[in-house]
Amino acid sequence: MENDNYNDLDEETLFVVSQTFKALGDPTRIRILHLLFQKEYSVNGIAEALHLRQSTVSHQLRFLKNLRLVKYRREGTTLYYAHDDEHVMNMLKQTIDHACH
Amino acid sequence: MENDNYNDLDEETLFVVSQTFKALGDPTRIRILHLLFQKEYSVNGIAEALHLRQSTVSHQLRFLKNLRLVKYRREGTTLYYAHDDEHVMNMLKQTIDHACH
DNA sequence: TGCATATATCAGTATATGTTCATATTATGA
DNA sequence: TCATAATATGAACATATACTGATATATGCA
Repeated sequence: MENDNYNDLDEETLFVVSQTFKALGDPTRIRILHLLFQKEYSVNGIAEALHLRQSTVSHQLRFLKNLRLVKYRREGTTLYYAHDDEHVMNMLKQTIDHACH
Repeated sequence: MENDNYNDLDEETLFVVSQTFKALGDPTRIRILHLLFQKEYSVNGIAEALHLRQSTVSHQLRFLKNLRLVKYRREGTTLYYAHDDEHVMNMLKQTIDHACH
């Protein structure tokens, strides 16, 4: 469905857009995604790097996974998470740079 | 301060970035900003166009104003609001376009 | 098997958020 | 000064959100 900017936003678009930005609107999720700029991390790796509980990280990763902002690969019992949305990561990077001035 | 990694985000940056995205993470605020793509609107104008209460619009405009995402000019008793952050508006536009597929 | 490790999920709690009604403020013009 | 129109603010409420400890699940290996 095409959407020129002079019309009302349809409900589905509104939902997707708000969910995407909501994902970036939480400090914990920003820190997680910011970590993943560099390289993939295990759940415990993220927890240790950011001083967060394992369950906190796991919950937030599920949130990000549902929006397809991250993906993972398994290695034994360890899951390595990586970012999975270039557009969102670029927005995050730009906004961080923009805020550092 | 236990900031042992130069790649960690400092607290202020984290706050500004999360607030910015949080602003875009609510359907009502998205609709308001989307309206302001076209032209400036009065508070009542926004309320009528989007079928929202005057106080709802006013509250959300204050939120957006605090983040300097909108500005206003006065004409009599009427305040005309307009967008005031090109970077944020561009992100919003891109994400809307991205979600319309 | 049985056990250890890594991760996911559940349920409870505290806090944050968005909307609303009622009321206050501000500017204008008679 | 008063009345009116436009907007802002305050308080209450319901809902959403994030974090936590406890527990469940899944995998690998002896």
